Amino acid sequence: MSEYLQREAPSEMHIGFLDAEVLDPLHRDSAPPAGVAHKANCSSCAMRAICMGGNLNDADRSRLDTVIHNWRMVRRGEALYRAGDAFQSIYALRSGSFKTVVSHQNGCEQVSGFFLTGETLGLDGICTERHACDAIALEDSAVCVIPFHLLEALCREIRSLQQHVHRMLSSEIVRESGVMLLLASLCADQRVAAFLLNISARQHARGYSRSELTLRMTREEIGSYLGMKLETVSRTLSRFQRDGLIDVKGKRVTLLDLDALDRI
Amino acid sequence: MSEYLQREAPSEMHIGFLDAEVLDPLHRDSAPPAGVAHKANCSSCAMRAICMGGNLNDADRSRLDTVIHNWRMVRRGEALYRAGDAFQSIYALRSGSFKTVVSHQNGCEQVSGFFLTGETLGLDGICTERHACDAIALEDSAVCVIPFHLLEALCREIRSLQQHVHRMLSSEIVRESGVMLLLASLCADQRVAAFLLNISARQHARGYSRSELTLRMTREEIGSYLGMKLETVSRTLSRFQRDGLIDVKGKRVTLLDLDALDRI
DNA sequence: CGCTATGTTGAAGCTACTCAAGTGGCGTGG
DNA sequence: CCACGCCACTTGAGTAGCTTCAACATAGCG
Repeated sequence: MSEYLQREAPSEMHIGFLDAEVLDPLHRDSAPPAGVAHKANCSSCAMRAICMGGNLNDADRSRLDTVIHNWRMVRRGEALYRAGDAFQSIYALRSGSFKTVVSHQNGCEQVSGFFLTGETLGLDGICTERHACDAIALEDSAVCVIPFHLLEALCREIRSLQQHVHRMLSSEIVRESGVMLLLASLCADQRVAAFLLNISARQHARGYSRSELTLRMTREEIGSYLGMKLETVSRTLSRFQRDGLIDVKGKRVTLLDLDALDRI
Repeated sequence: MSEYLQREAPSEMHIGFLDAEVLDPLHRDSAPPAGVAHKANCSSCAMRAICMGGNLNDADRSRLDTVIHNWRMVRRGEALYRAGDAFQSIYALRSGSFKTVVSHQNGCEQVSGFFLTGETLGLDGICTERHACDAIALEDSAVCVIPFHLLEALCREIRSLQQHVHRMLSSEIVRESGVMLLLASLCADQRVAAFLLNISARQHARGYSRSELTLRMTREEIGSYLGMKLETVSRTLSRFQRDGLIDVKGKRVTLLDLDALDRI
């Protein structure tokens, strides 16, 4: 199951983090919607090994600092960007989590992705210079702002950075085709199992627990993402619990039998 | 409906075509699986305006010629590449059509995309240096071979080419999220209508008829792509015909009422 | 502490699937 | 040229699984 929703390991995916110690999520200057800028610095960032995959040398990394020098707070429920907004930057998620929502004129909406700490948002905007979806914070979050035209310029000079950006784009394509496979050919049980294992794997890759999940999104959002109704998500989780596969306490889910989930 | 499966206009998507007059699909040198190389030349290609969106000047276009100098025939049913193959090149589809198939260890397979003349294949391979899916020709087809590391090198020198590649990657991301939306939230009727309108729009963008479609893929392949069974595809097409929306004669489908299809 | 959100569970209904039979088109070989 | 077989496609009947509708429980927040 797990492979369906795979996202690349963080080393492949992410660019430009702040140092964890530097971050203050409750920073009183942060006025979320307007997105007040804060100073960022990749060279001193504790996450830099994960973020750039150790590809860059010190000289190149300090050049990256000239590009990624701001970060933004986004409060729970607020949008980092909305569909139709002019595309300027991509965003590295420093802390928190987001959902992306694709909308349709007739009012129907679908959650097209969940983004956890260390992942990159906004790649959808490159092709048309406008964002194609809304990105909404699931909790108070912080993102590094990466102005894309500056990143492009740097990519023309630093080959390993160029490769990193290409891989990041390509892995988003591969991730989405995994979701397509899931939506087109798995039943409800398999979708939910795949979802849980995927969140687990992504957390684990960042050093968090493999089995203790805190699902920041609602059942309805999970259902939207997985192409099913919230009642079905809820029923499926209950059944998994009855079968001893997981333990559910509202948004806190413990995976008790990873192998069995994978075999569903 | 149509927007769900949208692909970017050709000017956004494609790189490096041969001149139509130069192409000989029955060229006797072509030994498909091995992929015997033929000479390609973008500068003299009739499609170059569409392919590069007129972005490049003559000097830059002849530099592109040094990168894209081969093309390959692929016979119906044969693979351009397979999942797991080492990634070397991306491919501009000069003539013909392909499906891409994502596979899973337990034997389940899903069609993840259809590619028509003028579209680009192989972007999934960048992130892992291995292709993530099989690309199978739906008819005898010809592709321009674009060695990716050479394209990357050229992108570091030609800004407009770099932008083009980034947009191409991003629009594949946006296309896939459209399919996700379709799979997660549309009923069978809407999926089939969206599929027909999408093929129509892509043909039309290349100067072909908007209403006369020749579906090179089987009902089973359509069903796999749309997340439904072949019988349901067939039934839906039959009902559309009964309702006067389309005319079906096996693989030849005529769209009689585009607006009504869009309103489904 | 009460209100609203979110989540759980049950029963009925409908969509799309499964299984099965039959049709039509195309290429091969007599 | 026609008969044959193969494959793709069509159509029907019965069914499984998910959705819908509804009632109720719980948690989070002011």
